[in-house]
Amino acid sequence: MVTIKDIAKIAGVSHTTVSRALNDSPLIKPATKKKINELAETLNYIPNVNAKSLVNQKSYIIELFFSHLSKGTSNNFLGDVIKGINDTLPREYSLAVHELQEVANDLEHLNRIDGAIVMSQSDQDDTFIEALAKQNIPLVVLNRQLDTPRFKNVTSNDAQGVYQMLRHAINQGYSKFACIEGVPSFRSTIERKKGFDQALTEAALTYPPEYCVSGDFTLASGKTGAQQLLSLSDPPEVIFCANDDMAIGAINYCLEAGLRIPQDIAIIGFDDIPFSRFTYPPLTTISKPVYEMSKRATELLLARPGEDDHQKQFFLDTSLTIRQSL
Amino acid sequence: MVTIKDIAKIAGVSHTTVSRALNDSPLIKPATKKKINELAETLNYIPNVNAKSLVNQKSYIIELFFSHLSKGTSNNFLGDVIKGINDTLPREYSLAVHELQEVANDLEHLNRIDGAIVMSQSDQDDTFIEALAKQNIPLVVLNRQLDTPRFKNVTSNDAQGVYQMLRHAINQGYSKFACIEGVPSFRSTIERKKGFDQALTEAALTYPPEYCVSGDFTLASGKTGAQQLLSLSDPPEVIFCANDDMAIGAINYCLEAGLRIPQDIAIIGFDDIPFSRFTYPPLTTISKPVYEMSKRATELLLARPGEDDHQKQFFLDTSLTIRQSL
DNA sequence: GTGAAAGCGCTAACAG
DNA sequence: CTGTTAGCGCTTTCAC
Repeated sequence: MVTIKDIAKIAGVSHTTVSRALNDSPLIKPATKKKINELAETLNYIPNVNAKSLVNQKSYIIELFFSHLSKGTSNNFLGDVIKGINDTLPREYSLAVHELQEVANDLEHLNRIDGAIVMSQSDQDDTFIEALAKQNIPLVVLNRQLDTPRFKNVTSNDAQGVYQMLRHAINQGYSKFACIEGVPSFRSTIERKKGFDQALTEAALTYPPEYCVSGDFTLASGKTGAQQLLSLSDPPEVIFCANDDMAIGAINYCLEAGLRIPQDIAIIGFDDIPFSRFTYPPLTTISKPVYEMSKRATELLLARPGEDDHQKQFFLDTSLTIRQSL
Repeated sequence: MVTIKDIAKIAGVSHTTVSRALNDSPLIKPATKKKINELAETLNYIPNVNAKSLVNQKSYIIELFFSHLSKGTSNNFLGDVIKGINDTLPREYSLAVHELQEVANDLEHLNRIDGAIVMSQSDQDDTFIEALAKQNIPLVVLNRQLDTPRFKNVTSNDAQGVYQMLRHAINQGYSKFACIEGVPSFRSTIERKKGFDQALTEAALTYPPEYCVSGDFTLASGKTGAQQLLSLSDPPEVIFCANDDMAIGAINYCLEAGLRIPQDIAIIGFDDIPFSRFTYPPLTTISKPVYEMSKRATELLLARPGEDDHQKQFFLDTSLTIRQSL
């Protein structure tokens, strides 16, 4: 293992100078800097992160917390999130991962990390987030929109996505829209419904109260919801499901009932989980920019405090993914 | 931040004694040990991993490498793998994650890690694995069976799983079995086919050569494969697909063609990806014990060298997940 | 501009 | 059994 002292000896300078040169300190003459950097290169010097950590009081570890790691189809984005973060993180950093629930009662042992990104699905995670904050760990909350943004927060602009999708559908000539909502207390439920209503209102379209059934973001609830909607005496032409899981449930119901999609009934999802391209027929849905959101979250986490502190909350635009279910 | 020196001062001993006591050294009198441990407890002492790292030349980081992080449905298991590893790792360890491809050309910068688990999908990862080994990083290869086990390796017993599933199907009264194979060069392709053939041979069942078509583990190839098989003048009753992705492709073809599953044609998959319970109809498949495999891999990685070195390769049994496609 | 010396929190000889 | 001392590789005063 080659250390700065080795380099110092060969270069005929002190190890202090080497340290400064490698850290691009303004104190060092460009010439020495150049020489030392080249030397480090040829000697194949790699800084010892452990030593840096000790003296700098930084671990160079940031941690991603994920909720409900092993349930349902909900952690489909884990891969994209990890990629987004790693692509943004400087190379000396490591990205550690933990299931949120796993560490919720054992926060002390997280004292090691420099920062945290919490991929949150529901407001049940708030206790955990508060606890992290109390430990003075810099954090950003990803994926879920915070009502009162006391923490840095990046999510997608859900209302905008649904609005655009509905406009698209209206342009196709559809006019009878129903929806299966998510868990009532969730902010995402509200936002998505907002986009839905706005598009319809703008197009001077209305819908009867029974066209709006409430689900809970699970596949099963999508199935039940579709069944309810489609056994109405005057059924809708389009069902907007507040997430892909429910859309898949709805599709399954239609398949069972022998209904053709989109001829008999069109289905729209939200999220664009990796699987949604493989449903039958492939699901038309609204894509969340998970990768970009993760990048942004990482940038925010790394930003020196004070740099950007005025804005806490960031919304990234969703996009339409038109497949064949509408 | 409370350090061992703080504890030492209060306890009226040297910091060395504290260090030894906390590390449960046999050199320390039980009474002192007890006293110091209690003191540490009340003072809420948390060891500084960075300092330990420096002196012990260990980072207390182990890294999970994942291949093809963002493609297709293939990284469905990421969540379970992470959970399995974290549940096994002692608390002072952090689990870092990287996409394999991302770091393949920049191995130097992972000199930090204490060990690696490589979740490998194909033999294309071998170059990377070799490179890791050359850096003297302890590693275990997860998920893919190594032909020549030079490294620790944990996989599932694929042949056994397929064999059992076929026996099950035969007991149901089925007798005309076809299969869609995976990438020919892959070990898993061979193993799964082996179980298939063995079960049929034992039951004195045969199949014509055209009942065996080759896919490449993608959904598209499953679709094409099913189409081929089902346009035969004498089509099979059951199609075994070498993974769930292809099974889903096959299902999609059947849905398009208006075939009922399993009445007209039964489909069997392999893997039990999270989504397979949500296909229409829900997929009957062979489950890999991903969580247990990950735990075992972690144990293997942590085992002190020499402890268990005779056995390098571990096979964990798969299980049958009977749903409704057969 | 550069170097000498101290120290981050911990472990490990060595001495007693 | 316990304490003294040194040192892991690096950054950072403080001199020069």
